Amino acid sequence: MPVKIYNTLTRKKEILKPIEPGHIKLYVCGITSYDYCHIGHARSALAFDMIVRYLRYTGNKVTYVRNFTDIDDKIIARAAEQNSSTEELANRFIDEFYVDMDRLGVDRPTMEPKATEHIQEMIDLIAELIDKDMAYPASGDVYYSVNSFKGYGKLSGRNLEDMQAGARITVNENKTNPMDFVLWKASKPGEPSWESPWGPGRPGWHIECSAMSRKYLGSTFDIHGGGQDLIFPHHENELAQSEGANDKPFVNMWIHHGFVTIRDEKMSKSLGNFLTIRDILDHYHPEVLRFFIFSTHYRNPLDFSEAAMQDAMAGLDRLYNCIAAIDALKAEGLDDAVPLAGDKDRKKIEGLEQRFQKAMDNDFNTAQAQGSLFEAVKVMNKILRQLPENAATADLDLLRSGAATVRKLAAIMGILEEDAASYLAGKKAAMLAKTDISEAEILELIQKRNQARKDKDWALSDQIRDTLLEKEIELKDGPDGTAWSVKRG
RNA sequence: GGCGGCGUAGCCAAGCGGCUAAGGCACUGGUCUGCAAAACCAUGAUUCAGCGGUUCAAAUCCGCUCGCCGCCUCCA
Repeated sequence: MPVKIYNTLTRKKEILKPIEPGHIKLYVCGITSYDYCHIGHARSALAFDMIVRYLRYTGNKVTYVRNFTDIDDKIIARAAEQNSSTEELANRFIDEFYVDMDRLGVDRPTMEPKATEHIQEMIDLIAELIDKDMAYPASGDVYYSVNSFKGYGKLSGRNLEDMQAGARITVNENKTNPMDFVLWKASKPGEPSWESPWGPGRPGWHIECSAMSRKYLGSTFDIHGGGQDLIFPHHENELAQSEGANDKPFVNMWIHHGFVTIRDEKMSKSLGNFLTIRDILDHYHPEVLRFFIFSTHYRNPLDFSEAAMQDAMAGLDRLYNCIAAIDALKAEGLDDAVPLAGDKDRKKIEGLEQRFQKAMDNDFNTAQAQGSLFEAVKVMNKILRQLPENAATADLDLLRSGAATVRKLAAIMGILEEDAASYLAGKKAAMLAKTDISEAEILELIQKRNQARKDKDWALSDQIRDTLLEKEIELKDGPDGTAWSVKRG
């Protein structure tokens, strides 16, 4: 089945047809490394991680390039503040980025070029644009002439007149047209700089991606991705540079994901309402964050809140509980027993993969795909609940293959990747650590209470239970004794 | 001001012209229990911001109104 993707350029969902059949080339704008990453960066990394995993799952080879912007104004400013070199600062936050990505279980892209290692490619590209009269040097800077590119504005759906009308652009006398943007920036004294035909300086932000994508993926490639805030000016300018220089379509499809918001406002450094990835990971299992992020379609805004994370945690637990129960099933079944699962149940479980694919093929609809997982889990839970001591082999097989499929598909979103029993145990231990009672004390009180229950001393029994409850410990009396858990929330 | 998006049950969230409008969380009822809790099961929108229109048929297409958000400056 074909994968359909919403293409920002055409504003339509289109069937993905790789230029080279079976091999998809993807470029994503990575971070500017001058600070810790926030949840918005996590959403970006996770969205494309999921997209790449799904495209590979459908049998494609994917070459995934994600760059690092390791030289720009912010890095220079921050390095100056911290009395460090730009290189030191950028590399430090690249390392911190990897710490976060590893904790989130994000797969590494095929290639991760750094801007500072591709200055020559950028200079070459700028020279080509100057040769074609699409760019001009001025006082050590080089500018791209937007009037020289007919398609300028086609990605963001704007035209030059409108943009100039609502202009909030600082006046720059070097520019011929106020909308022209910088390709090469002359360096001020003390700033890091590279030699160029136009004097010492550094590249503009947009040219980096044009140069690096061309080097690793060619003049035309399949998909270019990033956050919605990059559509203009960054991607618009990249497109103008690349198509201007190469005279070929730059990319076939543009994928842009939505923002993470807090109280419905965009999370951003300037608003100061951001939470770093490690803030979140200190309080939540990485899979909870993944589950939360994939509970909304990637193009829609995603509002972060504690309540939403609690919901996500509860949902993830539900999936893990089902898997754990199936893992714990006794090995042997009765071959001649009548199976509990009816045709409808069987179809629901066996049709899971198809429904999941249908959701994902439709512009990576992870929210719907999660729904298909829950539908299968619901049926499996129903069977599990009714399962007799000596279950039919057919039922056991159905449950086990169902659980295996759930895990396989969930892995595309990077969830249910832990052993279910250890996830649940780990979670319990983590929660216990936050209470002021030890497991030994709990077990002792449980023993006391069970003696009281044996004596039918319900008052004492209830009192012990209430005492534990005050310490956030809940009890569960079952046929095999009394189990305990830490209260949620 | 220009461009774009969103508004679906208490909350979150799918649905993109036609089966009973997915799913999760919460609530309520049930199974279980000495009573509970947990877990599991069941239940909820005659209706998709409002008003018009197109169509045999609309949450889905078109127009208008109201509300919210984003981009137009570095930004995932």
